[in-house]
Amino acid sequence: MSQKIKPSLSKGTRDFLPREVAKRNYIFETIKAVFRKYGFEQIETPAIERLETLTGKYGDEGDKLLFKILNSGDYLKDVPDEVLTTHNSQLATKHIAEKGLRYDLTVPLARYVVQHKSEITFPFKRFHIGPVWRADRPQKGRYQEFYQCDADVIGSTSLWNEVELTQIFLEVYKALKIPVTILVNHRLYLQRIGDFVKQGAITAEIIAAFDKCDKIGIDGVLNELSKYGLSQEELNLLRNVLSGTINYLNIEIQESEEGKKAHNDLSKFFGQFTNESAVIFYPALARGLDYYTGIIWEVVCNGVQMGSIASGGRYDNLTEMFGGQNLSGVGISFGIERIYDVMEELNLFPDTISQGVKILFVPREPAVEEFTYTQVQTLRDAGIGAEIFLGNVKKQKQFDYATAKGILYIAEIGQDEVASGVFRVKNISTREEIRQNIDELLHLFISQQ
RNA sequence: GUGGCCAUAGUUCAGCUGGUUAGAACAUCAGAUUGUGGUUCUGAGGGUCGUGGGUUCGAGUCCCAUUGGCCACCCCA
Repeated sequence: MSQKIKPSLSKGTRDFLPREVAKRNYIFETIKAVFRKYGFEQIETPAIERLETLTGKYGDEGDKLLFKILNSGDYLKDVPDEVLTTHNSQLATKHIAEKGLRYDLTVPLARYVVQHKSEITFPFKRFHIGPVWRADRPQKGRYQEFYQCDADVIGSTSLWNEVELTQIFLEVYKALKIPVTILVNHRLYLQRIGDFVKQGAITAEIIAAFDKCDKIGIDGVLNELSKYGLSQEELNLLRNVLSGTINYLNIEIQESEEGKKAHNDLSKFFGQFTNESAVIFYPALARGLDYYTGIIWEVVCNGVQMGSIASGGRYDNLTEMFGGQNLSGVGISFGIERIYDVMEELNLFPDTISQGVKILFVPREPAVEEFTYTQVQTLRDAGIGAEIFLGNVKKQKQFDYATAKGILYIAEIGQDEVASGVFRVKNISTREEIRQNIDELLHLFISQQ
C-alpha cells in the first residue's frame, strides 16, 4: 500500500466507457440477430487453451504471436540445465508454459467439435462472440485484445453454406448501413497457379505477393515475384490471373482436377449473386491463415482506408488435427473493432443508442421527492426506463446528466405537478416541450418502442 | 519480430539554441442568477513535464534504458 502505481493499460488493450459499450452492443446485437435467423446457435469456450491445441495452426508467424501463460508454481524447478543454458526461448517455452490465450475462435471450435462430437448434431452451425489475443505490435485498428464474432458450419461440404454465409455478410452490413465490397477467391485456385509457376516451388511467395496487390498493384506484385527468375510465359499467366475475372480463367489452371473444382465452385457460387454487385471475384485475395482450403472471403468498406472488416473461408482439415474424423468447415468472422471505427468515421451509429432510460424526473424540492419517485416506479413497472435525479439541483447538471446518458426527455416536478398530475416534458435534443400526465407519457413511450 | 516518429494539467497545445515559483484555451468543481441547460459574472482545484537512470553548477529541454501511442515492413480483424 505504500507505493502509488500510476494507472495505465497494457499495450494494445483498451477500457470501454458506457457510451462505447452501448455502441459495441448495438453492433453485437445486430450481428447476433442475423446469425440466429440463419439457425446458428451460440457457444462459449475458455479464453485459455492448451498450447498444443493452438500451436501449428496459424503458420510460423501466427505461432510467434501466441500469448503464452507461465505454468503455476515453481515453473523453473524441473527445467533441465541444458535448456536454460542454450538461451533458446522456443525450446524453453515448452518447459515453462503449457497454456496460452486463444488466437482466434476457429481453432478452439475445431477442438470443441472433436471433443463433443457425440453431443453435437451435424451439420453444426454455431456462432461465438468473444475476445481473442495476439501479441502483435499495435497500430490503429490493431489491438492485442480484440473481439471476434464468428459463424461457422461444421460437417457440410455443400456450397450452399458459402452462399448462406455471404448472404449473412450482406445482411449484417446492410443493417449497419456500411457500404461494403465482398472479395471472393478460392484457395485451390491459388494453389493451382502456384503449381504451374516454378513447379510449385514458390507457391507461398506467390500467395504473399498476391495479398499485397491492393497496396502495390499488379506491376508491383509481378516486380516482386520477378526476382525468382520466372519465364515470360509464367509472368504472362500471373498478369492474366491478376487482371482477369471469373469468366476469364487460364486454361492451364483448369487442367487439373483441383483447378477444375475450384473453377466450378466459384462459377456456381457467383451464379447466386449475379444481381449483387457488392460480391466480386478478386483473384489477388490470398489470406494468410494457413488452414483455409476452399473459397475465401474478405470484406472491405467502400471509401474508408481500413483493413478488412470481416473475412472467412472453408477449411477442410482442421478437425483432423485433433484426431477427429475429417469434417469440413466453413466460417466467417466479423472484426468488431474495425466495424466500430468505420461506423464512427462514417457517423453511422443511430442517435437512439442509449442505456434504455427514456426520461429523467427532477424533483424541485425534497417535499415532492416521494411523489416523483412514485411516478418513476410507475413507468418502470410498465417496462419503461426512467430515472429520478437526486442531489444537485443545478439545471445545467441535470441536463448534462441526461445528455451524457442518452436520456431522451426531462421533466421537472414541483408542487404544481403534484397538484395537477400534468408534467412539462422536454425533449432534450429538439427542446420541444409537451404537457402530459403519467398515462399519456406511458403510451407515448410504449409507442416509441 | 525489424526500422522510424512521438509523450508537458481531464483534452488540445505553448514553453526560443538547457537558466529563477512550468503557462493558455476548453473541460471540471464551487458560488451568483434562471419554472427549464448550452449566454453571462465571480472564484477554485489540478501537472514531482510517461517512468527510471545519467551528463551538467543547473534538464520539460541533452544522452541511455523502459512503458505507452502512432507509422512502415511482416502479418492480420
